[in-house]
Amino acid sequence: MNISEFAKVAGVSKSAVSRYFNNGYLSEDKRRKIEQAAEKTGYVPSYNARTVRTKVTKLVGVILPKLSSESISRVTEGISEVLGKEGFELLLINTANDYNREISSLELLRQKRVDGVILLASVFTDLHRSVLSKMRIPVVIVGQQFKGFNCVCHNDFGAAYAMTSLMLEKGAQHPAFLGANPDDKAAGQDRRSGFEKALSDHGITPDKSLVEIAKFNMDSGYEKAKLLFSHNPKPDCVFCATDNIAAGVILYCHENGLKIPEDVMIGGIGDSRMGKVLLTPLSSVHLHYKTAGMWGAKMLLSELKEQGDVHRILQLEYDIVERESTNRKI
Amino acid sequence: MNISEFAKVAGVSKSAVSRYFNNGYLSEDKRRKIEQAAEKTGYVPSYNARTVRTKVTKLVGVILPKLSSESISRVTEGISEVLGKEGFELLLINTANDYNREISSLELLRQKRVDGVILLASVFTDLHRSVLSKMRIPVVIVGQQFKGFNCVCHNDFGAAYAMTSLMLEKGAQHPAFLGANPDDKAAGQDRRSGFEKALSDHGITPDKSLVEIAKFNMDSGYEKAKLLFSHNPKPDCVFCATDNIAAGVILYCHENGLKIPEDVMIGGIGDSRMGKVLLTPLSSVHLHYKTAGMWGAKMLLSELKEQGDVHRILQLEYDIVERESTNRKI
DNA sequence: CTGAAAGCGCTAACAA
DNA sequence: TTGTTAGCGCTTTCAG
Repeated sequence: MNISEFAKVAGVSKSAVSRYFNNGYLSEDKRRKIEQAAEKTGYVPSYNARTVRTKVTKLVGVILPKLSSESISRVTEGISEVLGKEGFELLLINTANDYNREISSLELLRQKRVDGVILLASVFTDLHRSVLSKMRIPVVIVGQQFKGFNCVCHNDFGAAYAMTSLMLEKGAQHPAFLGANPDDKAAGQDRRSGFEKALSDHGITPDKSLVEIAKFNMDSGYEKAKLLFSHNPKPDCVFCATDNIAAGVILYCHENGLKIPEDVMIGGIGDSRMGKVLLTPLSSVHLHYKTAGMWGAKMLLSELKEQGDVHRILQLEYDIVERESTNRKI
Repeated sequence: MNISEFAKVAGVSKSAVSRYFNNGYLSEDKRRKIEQAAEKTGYVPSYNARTVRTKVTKLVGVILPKLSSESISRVTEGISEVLGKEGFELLLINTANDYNREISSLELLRQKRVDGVILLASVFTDLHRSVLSKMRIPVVIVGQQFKGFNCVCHNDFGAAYAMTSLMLEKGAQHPAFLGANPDDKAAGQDRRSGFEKALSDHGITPDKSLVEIAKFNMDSGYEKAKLLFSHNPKPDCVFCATDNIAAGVILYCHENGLKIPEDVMIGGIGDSRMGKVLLTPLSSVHLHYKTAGMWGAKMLLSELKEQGDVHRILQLEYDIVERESTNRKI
């Protein structure tokens, strides 16, 4: 049923119907008539037709690398909270860690499907730059810092530096690094740089054989732990780029008789909820994910109001959370 | 820029442009012209305008109760895999466990925004029934069984029965139940019924004071565990409606000197990834979430082809996963 | 307050 | 193969 048919059923004009659904001038009489007809027929105006006319979608696209991540859901929560208040809906797109889908999703959203985009970014390629600069709608990037775009990010370097330093100051001599994809600037590079800076600041030469790169999950952390601990001398602390990776390391240690924190200390990043119920409760670094989402949304709103040509970068700080896995007496 | 302006720039007719973007008949010459112009101007046809004409969105709405859940992301993965192959995009809507938002999201999708809807359902109210039956697009419900609608669900009763029986057969005498929202038929009621049936089949009279209802998270499980263990005699096994709740109970036990499984056995449902790295690795029941998503998608596709008037219900089975938390010698 | 009419950007006959 | 043209369902002037 379309507006004309519905108007006939209700016994009013098309215009009256349109006004009813858009809070325009309308007599009580017609309002009632339309209300009843809508109740009976279940008529709802077509979103697409409306959008063609008004050019307003009241939709914001949010591109996510995955769903089951606590950090991502916290960011999204923040976005939703801010944008919801302004009457926006979210169009969530899950790329399942496939960077090509990130590009194609951006292409998708370019077709005026949404008023703006928030990209929970992972890696940044030339293709990203090219597509991002072609977008004619405002874009905000959360979780990474891409030169030339509006970003909200975390202090990944500082977080890694702090966690590593904590373990070094408790006496670790052979620190290992279990990192993430180096194409991922925030979680891959910055966290590694933070680790390395902490080592050099504490007068320790990095041992290249105590460095492994894992995928963003527990099983991968477990596998890489095997490699790390087959080394001689064994590492006496492992800094993991994420809590999930750390969970895998903890499992490995328990299965192989390595005592935490006596034989080896473990540190993660992200302060995920499971940290405190792990085989050994995990020391980690809390990043303010929800706040990042909220700021990302606020940034987008301001761009939506008037698209500025000055790009802003907002970096959020972190908090150390110490638990059993680094609880070694000095 | 719209199609007319763009056609002028490219030096061709509107129709040629339309054909270019829809793989219609077109000479190589024009194809090249348009390609170049598109490259230069960044023109992309408007999705909404197209949809008004074609009435096809190639979008499926997926309504989720929350994002950070492993089970939900697995279901979504299954949906995405099947629907992606058919060229559909997913419009994910996160209701954040707010049942009102579930209703309003359905209303939203009624405006012809999508071709069909998959609802990862929670509770079922009269309002749900009313809105769901007003939808003019196909709907499939995953995770619950709502009479009169197409559903894919799990054998929640059987899973709870099996897990409880396992613990009873290992000698538990005072089984406690830590359940979920009873308005949630699958996770709330069915799992409780399964627990109770197992008790009666093993000749045990349920002790009402050994029953608590938690929220779907660890912290709530922890809080409720306090109540359960303040009882006398203490429960010697706790069946938890979800793994997250069970994780909270495990934490409580560790903090309060209760040995698992010697003093108390713990069982969960869902087989979440963290189960094996918990303070005590958790016995659980694997439910086939991804498969459920795939079947939900297939059901929707068949409805999209021709809307049948016979509703189908598909129930998936489960697998027991035994770990340390119930590893008591008989 | 109301209705007629123009037109949003696009697609799909249709006739060439 | 092409371009012209008539809508898709809606909103929004504009003149009453």
